[in-house]
Amino acid sequence: MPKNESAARGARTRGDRTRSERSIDVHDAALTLFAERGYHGTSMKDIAAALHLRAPSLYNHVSAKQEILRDVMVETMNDLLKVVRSAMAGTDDTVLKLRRAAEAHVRYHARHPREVRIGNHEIPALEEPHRSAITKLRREYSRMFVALIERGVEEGVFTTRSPLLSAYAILQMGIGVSMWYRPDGPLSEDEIVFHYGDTALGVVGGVSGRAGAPATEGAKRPPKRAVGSKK
Amino acid sequence: MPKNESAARGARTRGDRTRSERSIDVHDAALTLFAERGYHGTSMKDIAAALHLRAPSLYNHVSAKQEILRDVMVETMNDLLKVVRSAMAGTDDTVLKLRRAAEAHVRYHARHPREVRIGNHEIPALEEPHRSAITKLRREYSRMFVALIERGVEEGVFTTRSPLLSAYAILQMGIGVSMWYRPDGPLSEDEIVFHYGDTALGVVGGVSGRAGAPATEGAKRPPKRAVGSKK
DNA sequence: GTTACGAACTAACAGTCGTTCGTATGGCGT
DNA sequence: ACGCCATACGAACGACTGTTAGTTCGTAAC
Repeated sequence: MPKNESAARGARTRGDRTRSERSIDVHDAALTLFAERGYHGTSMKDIAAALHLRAPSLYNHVSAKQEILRDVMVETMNDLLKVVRSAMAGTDDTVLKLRRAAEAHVRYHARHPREVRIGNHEIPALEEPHRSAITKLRREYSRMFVALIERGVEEGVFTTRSPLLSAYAILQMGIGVSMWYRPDGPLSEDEIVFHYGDTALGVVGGVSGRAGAPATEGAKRPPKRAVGSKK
Repeated sequence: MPKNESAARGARTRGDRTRSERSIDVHDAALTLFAERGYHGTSMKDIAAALHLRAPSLYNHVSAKQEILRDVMVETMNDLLKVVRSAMAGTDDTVLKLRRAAEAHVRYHARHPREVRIGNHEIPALEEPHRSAITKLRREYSRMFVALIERGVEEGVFTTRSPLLSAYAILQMGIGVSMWYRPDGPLSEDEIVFHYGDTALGVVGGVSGRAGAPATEGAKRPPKRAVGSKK
C-alpha cells in the first residue's frame, strides 16, 4: 500500500490498525494482479500462487477477497487526497497552487500505478457501503480542482470558460500516466511531472504562455530542451 | 455496435459479415453490462436476464461470450480510427487537422461511451490473438496524433517540447468524457466538443491563444459565454 | 394439414469460485 | 523437553461459471 514505506514493518502490537507483515505481502501480490487482470479476473488461487501458497492459506492473513479490494481503494484515495492537499497548502498564489496540485497528482499516478488503476477501474467491483464512500471521496477530490480553477477565473488569472471541463482534463492527464508510464521508459518521472505541470496551466488558459514556478518537491528543473528521446 | 446505424437491420442474405437481428440485441445488452460491471463481472445469465431469456438461449445467436467481447472491441477500434481519419482528411492545415481530430475523438467518446469504456478497460480480458491485434490498432491510433503534433512542431505552429506527452493528454481528455458524460447533464455534447477542441490546441501550445476554425460537423459555434450551468 | 425451422426451454456437464474445517508442522519461549 | 501458536496444508462445501444436448413450442410455407 502507498503509506508507510519506512514503518509498517515491525509493530504488530495492535492487531487492528496495523497489518501483519505477511498480510502486507498478500495485499501487495493482490495489488499487482488486480491491476493487471482486474478484480473479477483474479482468483484467490492466483494471489496465493504469486506467493507460492495455496488459496486457503491466504485466510490466515486476510479475512476475504473483498476486504483486500476495500483496503486498497480506501487507503489509496485517502493517501492521494492527503498528498495533493499538502502540495497545495504551501502557497496562496492560485496559479502556483494549481501547478503544484497538478504536479502532485501526476507524480502520484506515476509512483502508484497499480493502486490508481484499481481505483479507477474496479469501482463497480467494490461492494456497498464502501463503494459509496469511495465515490464521495472521488467527488471531493475533483471538486478540489474545480474550486481552485473557479477561484483562478474569478481572480482573472485563468481564462477557461468551463472550470469543470478543465479540471477533468487535468485529472485525466494524470490517470493516463498510470496507464503507460514505466520507470525504465524514455521519459523520466520528473520530465513528465514538469511537462504536465506546464500543460495544466495551458489547459486553464493561463496568462499568455506559462507561469508559476515549479514545485519544490522532486529534482531540479531540467534544461530547456526537447523532452525524452524520440524513439 | 457503432457502425451501421441506418442499415444493419434487414439483409441477412450473407450469414457471415452481417449479424442477425436478435444477435444485435444480445451484443447490445452485453455492451451495457460489460461497460457497467466489466467482462468478468458479467455472466451469460446476466446478459440473458436483460433480454428476459435463460443463459443457454443466447447460444442460438452468439457462439461464445468471448466472441461478443472480440466483436465489440475490434469493431469499435476500427470505427474510431475511420471516424478520426476522415475528420482529419478534410484539410491540409496542421492546426485545423489537430482541432478536427480532437473534436472527432471527443465526440466519439461522448456518443459511444459503452464501447470505448470496454475498449479501455477490458484489454486484459480479451484473449489472444485478438488482444495483440487491438493493441496494434491502439498504437496506430495514438501514433496518428503524435505524428500530427510532431509535424506541427516542425512547422513552428505548435510549441510543445514533447509531442508524445501532448498527444496522450489529448487522448486521455476524450477517454474521460466517456466516463462522466450524460446526454441529460448540464453540458451538451457540442459544448464539450468545442471546449476540448480549444483545449487540445492549448495543450500543444498553439500560437498565443487559440487558433483554427471549428469543424463543420456538429452544431454551430455557441455564443462566447461561460459554458454549462454552474451546478 | 403437414412439414420445416428458428428460438426458447430444462437438464446436465465439468470446472472454478470464495471460503471453512480439521490437521500437520515447525520454530520459539520457558 | 515441553507446550504454544502462527502458519501452511488437503479435503470438502455449496454456489456459480460457460457451454452442450435434447426437447418443445409457435409460426410460416407448401
